[in-house]
Amino acid sequence: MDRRYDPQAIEQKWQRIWKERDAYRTSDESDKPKFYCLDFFPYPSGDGLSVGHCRNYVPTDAVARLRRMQGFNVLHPMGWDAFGLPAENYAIKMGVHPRVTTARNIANYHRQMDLIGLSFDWSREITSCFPDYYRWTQWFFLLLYERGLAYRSTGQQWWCPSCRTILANEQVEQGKCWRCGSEVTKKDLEQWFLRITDYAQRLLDDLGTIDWPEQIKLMQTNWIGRSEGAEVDFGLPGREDALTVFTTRPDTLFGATYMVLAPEHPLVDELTAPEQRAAVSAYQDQARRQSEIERLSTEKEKTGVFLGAFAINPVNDAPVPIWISDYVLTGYGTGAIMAVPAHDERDFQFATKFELPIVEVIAPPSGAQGELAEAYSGDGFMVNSGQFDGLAAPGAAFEAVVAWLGARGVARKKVNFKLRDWLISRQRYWGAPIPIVHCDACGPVPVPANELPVLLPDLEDYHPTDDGRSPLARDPEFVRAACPRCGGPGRRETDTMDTFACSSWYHFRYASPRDEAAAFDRDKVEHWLPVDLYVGGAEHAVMHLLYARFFCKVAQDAGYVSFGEPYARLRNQGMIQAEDGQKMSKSKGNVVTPDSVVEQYGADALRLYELFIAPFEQSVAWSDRGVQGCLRFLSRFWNLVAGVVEAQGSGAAADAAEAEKGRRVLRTLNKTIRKVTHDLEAFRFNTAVSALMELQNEVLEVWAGARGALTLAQWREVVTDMTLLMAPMAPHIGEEVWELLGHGDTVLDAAWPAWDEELAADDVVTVVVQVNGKLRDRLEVPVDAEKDGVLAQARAAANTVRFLEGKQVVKEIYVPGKLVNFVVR
RNA sequence: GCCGAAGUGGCGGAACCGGUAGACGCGCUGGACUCAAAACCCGGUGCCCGAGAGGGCGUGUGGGUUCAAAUCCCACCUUCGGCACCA
Repeated sequence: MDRRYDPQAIEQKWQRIWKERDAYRTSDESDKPKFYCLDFFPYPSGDGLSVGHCRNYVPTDAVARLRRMQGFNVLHPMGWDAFGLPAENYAIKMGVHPRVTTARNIANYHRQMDLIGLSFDWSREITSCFPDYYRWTQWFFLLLYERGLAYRSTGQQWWCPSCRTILANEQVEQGKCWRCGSEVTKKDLEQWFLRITDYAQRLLDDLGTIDWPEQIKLMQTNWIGRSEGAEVDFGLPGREDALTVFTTRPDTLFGATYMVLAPEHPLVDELTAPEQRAAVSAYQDQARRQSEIERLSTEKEKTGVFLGAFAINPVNDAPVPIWISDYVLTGYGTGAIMAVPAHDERDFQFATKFELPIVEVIAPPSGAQGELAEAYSGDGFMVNSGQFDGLAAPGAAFEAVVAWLGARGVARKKVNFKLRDWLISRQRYWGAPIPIVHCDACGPVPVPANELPVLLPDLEDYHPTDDGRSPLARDPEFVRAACPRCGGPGRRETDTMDTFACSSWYHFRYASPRDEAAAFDRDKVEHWLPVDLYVGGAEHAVMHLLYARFFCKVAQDAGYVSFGEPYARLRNQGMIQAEDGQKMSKSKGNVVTPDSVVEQYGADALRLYELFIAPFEQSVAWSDRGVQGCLRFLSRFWNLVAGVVEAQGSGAAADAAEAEKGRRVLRTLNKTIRKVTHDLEAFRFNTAVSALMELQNEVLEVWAGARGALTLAQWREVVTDMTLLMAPMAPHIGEEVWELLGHGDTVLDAAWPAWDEELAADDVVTVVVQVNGKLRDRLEVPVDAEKDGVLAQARAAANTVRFLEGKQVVKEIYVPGKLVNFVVR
C-alpha cells in the first residue's frame, strides 16, 4: 500500500462511494432502537461555513456514527432555516432576489458539509422557505388560532428602524435589535401575538424533566420570571373602582406612603387634577419620546410627576399621593405599584428625591432602625403595623396581611410572570405569510387548512418601508381575497411570520419530510421523537428553545403528539475564535473556512482537531498548528497500518520481556476502548482523542521496538480496534483502513468494539509514599498486595528512610493501590 | 446592580469520588537524516537550587478544614455569559 497518507484522495474516494451507496439514508422500518441526533436548524448564510460552525456539526456527527456502530437506527437530518431578515438583507445588499441567493447559499452549505464528511440523510432535507414546508408553518398558526392562542392586539411595540420591522420581546437585547444592533424604538401597530404566557407555568415546570445545561434552564427560568405576590386594591375617593397594584411584599403595606402608575396607565387621565394636567401631559410626552436605552437605564435619576390625586391605603385608610414615573412599567403586573421606600431601593431613591415620607415597617432581626440610610429588603419582623407588629416577615406576615385584606375582598394572592406573549408579525417580505383574511363583515378569518399554502408572491420590489407596512401590502393581487367565511370582499393579512415560527416545529417534519397530507405523520413522530440529542449554540436560550417547547406543548394539548418536550438532551458547543483571540468575522478578515483547512490538512484532521481543541462547551481560539498535530497523528496511524498490512509471517516468538510488553499493549487497548466509549457518550471528545493518541504512542513504540510482543494476527486485531475507535471521528481514513485490512465493505455498520474488563485490569500499580504529605518515593506493587506488606515496603524504601530516621511515626495512612502517608513528629 | 460560569506551564488543555499536578497536543530546544531546507525520526521541556542523587516552591489572591486540597469551606480579585427599574 501507499506509504504516504494522502487525505484528499482518500476523502474524495469515500465521499463519492457514500453518495453512490446512499450510505446515510435512514429507514423508518427497523428493528433497531432509534436515535434522533439533531443540529440546530441553520440559516444558510452567504458567507458559508467557518471552522466555528464545524464545532457544532462534527461532534454530533461523531455521536451519530458511534450510535450507528452501536446498533441504533440513527436519524441525522439537515435542513435550512431559510426565511428571515438576514436572507432578505443579504439579497437586498446583493441586488438579487432572496429566492436566488438562498438557493445558492444552500448549495454552498451542502457542499461544505459533504466536504467534511457529515453523515446527513439528505433525502430528508427540508427548506423552510419552500411552499411545501411553510404550508405547514401556516397550518401551525391556524392550530394556534383555533385554540385561542393567536390574537391581534394594538399597542406600543418594539420597532427596529434599521430592519424596519416589529420585534418580539426576546429579540431586543439591552434596548437593541438582536440582529443588527440598532437601537429600537416603539411604534403603535396592530400585531399578531401567540399566547405563550398561557404556558408559562408548564414551561417552567417541565424544565425539571429534560437533560439540558443548567445554564440554559436557569436562563429560561429567569426569563419566565415567576413571582408570587398579591394584588391589593387601593380605594379611590369619590369613585366606584379601585387602583389595583401587584406586590410581592404585602407585609410592607403599612409602609406604602405613595403610589406610582406607569405613564401609560389608563387611569392617569381620569385621576389627574386640573392644576397638574399640564405637568402630567408633559411628562407622558417625554416618556414616550425617550429612547428605550435612556428609559431602561438604571443609573439615571428617578423622575416623576404628582397627579394631584390620592388613593386610600386599605390597611390604615391613610390617603397616599399618586404619582406617575417611568420606572413603573406598563406591561408588568397592573402597571401600578404601591411604593414602600423604606424597603425597596427604587422607591427609596424616588422618595428621597421628591421628599416623600419613609416609614420603617420591617425591622431587621437586630431591631428597628428608626432612620434609614438605605432601603432594607431583608427578613425581619413587622413594626409600625398595628396589630401585625412582631410578625416574622415576609413569611408569616405575608400570609396574615393577605388573609386579613382578603376577608374584606381587597386583596388576593397572585402569581405573575415576566414572560410576555410572543409577537410574531413581521413587516418584511421574506417570511411565511400569516394565513388570515380580513373581512369587513366577519373580521379576521383564517384561511381554511385545505387552501394552504398562502403563497408568498414573487415580488420584484421587496424592500421594506419604515411606515410599518409589509411590502406585501403593495401587491394588490396578493391583498385582494374573498372572505373564506362569507365570500365577501376581504383583504389578506400582509405581515409575515417571525422565522422562529419555522424553527419551532421543524424537528417534527424530519420524521416525514415529504408528507403532503399533514405537517407530520403522527406514527413517525411518535417513533422518532423526542430528539435524543440536540446541539447548537447557547445564544438561542430564550428564543428558539423557548418557542419550540411552546409549540410542542400546544401540539400535545391538541392531541397531535404524546409528549410535551421536543428535545430530551441538549448540549451547547463553545465558540471558536480566530487565532488572535478575536471573534471570527468577515469584516475582520480572520475567518478560517473548512475549505482551506481541508485543502491543506484534510477533512479527518479537521474533524479530529474540532474534537480535540478544547472541552466541547468551552470557547477557544483556533490554531492551524493544532490541525497539523492531528494530521501528524493520522499520518503515523497510516504508517502503522501500512507496516502491519505488509508484515509477513506469523510474528516472532516472544521472550518473557516482550510478552509482558504485549500484555501491556492489550491492556492499554482495552482501557482505551472503555475510555473512548465513555468519553464519546459523555461529550468529552477532547479526552477521547487524547486517549487514542496515547494508545497509538504506546502501540508504535512496541511495534517499532518489540514486534515479537504480539503475533501478527494480534497486531492486526489491535489495528482493527484502533480503526473502529477512530471511525466516528475520522470516518474517511477509517473506511480506507478498514478496506486495507480486508474487512467488509464499510466500517459504518461495523460493530463498535467491546472491552474486556479482565484484559483492561492492571496487575501492578504504583503506590506513592508520602511523609507528612510530601511525596518521597514510589512503589510498584501487585494490585492485590496486602496492606502490611505494602507498608513494610514503604517504610524500607530508600528515599523514605531518610525522612523517617529519628522521627516517630504517629499515624500511617494507607489508600489501597494509591498511596501511603506516614505522619511523623 | 442582580444571577451564572470560569481562573492550572510559553499556548490549548488533563487530573471523573479530597490521594503521583501538568496526560495529550502545540510551541520551544538538543540530536539524527539532508549539499541545504521542509517533512519525518529520537531525546529534553513548570519555576528555582544542585555536577548528580536529590531538595525547595508551585493550580488567580488571602485565610481555614484535613494525615493529605487544583478539588471542600469563608472572604476577595479578574475574565466571560445572561438579565437589567419586573414592584
